Amino acid sequence: MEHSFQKNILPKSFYTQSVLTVAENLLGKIFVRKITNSIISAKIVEVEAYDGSIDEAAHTYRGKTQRNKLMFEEGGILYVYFIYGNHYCANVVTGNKNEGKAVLIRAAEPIEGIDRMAINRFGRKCLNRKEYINLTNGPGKFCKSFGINKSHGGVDLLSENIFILNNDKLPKDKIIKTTRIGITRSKEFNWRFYIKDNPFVSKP
DNA sequence: CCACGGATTGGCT
DNA sequence: GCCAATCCGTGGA
Repeated sequence: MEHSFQKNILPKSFYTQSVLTVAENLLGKIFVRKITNSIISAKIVEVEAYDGSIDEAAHTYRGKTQRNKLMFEEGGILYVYFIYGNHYCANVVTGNKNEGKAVLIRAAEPIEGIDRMAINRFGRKCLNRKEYINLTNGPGKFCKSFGINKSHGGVDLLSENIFILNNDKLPKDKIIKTTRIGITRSKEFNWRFYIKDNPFVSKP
């Protein structure tokens, strides 16, 4: 089974595509984190693209800084940032080195390790469906359930313990493309993608 | 050096 | 629906 995993891990060439292509194609893929003796995995159901070359909402819009430098690396690693004094958000870096483009993982549907996610998020197992939905229906919540923090910035997505598995391509009519959430600038870009009718999407 | 605001969340009206 | 919490990075009021 170690082997079937290996075959399905998204290759470097997936991540070096354009940020919008990666964003749309990440929908339905399986984000996996292996922790000692356990696996946490979830299907990606909502993402947003950020492109520092034309996008004022991107952290990379004003050039390279200490904080955003990982987002300027070649595609295929994580860029994790801390926001509002409380939350981490995980991004998949895309494209070539020095482009400053990434895809924010906004929501996912738990598959494996649900009790472990609940411990990470609430300190105990889920008590009801509301809590189950609340595990991963937002970018900060996803990171909390997966135990992702600043220390995971720069992690290679082709590594042993964190990677994304391929999955069947979603039919076009299941993909909704709309404006991004929570930003004040460059609001007009339709760079948010989510899976239609999926209960884990953060907002309709 | 320091003031300001943020790719969010959760609790309260 | 509205708003406070909370703190770090950024840029210059």
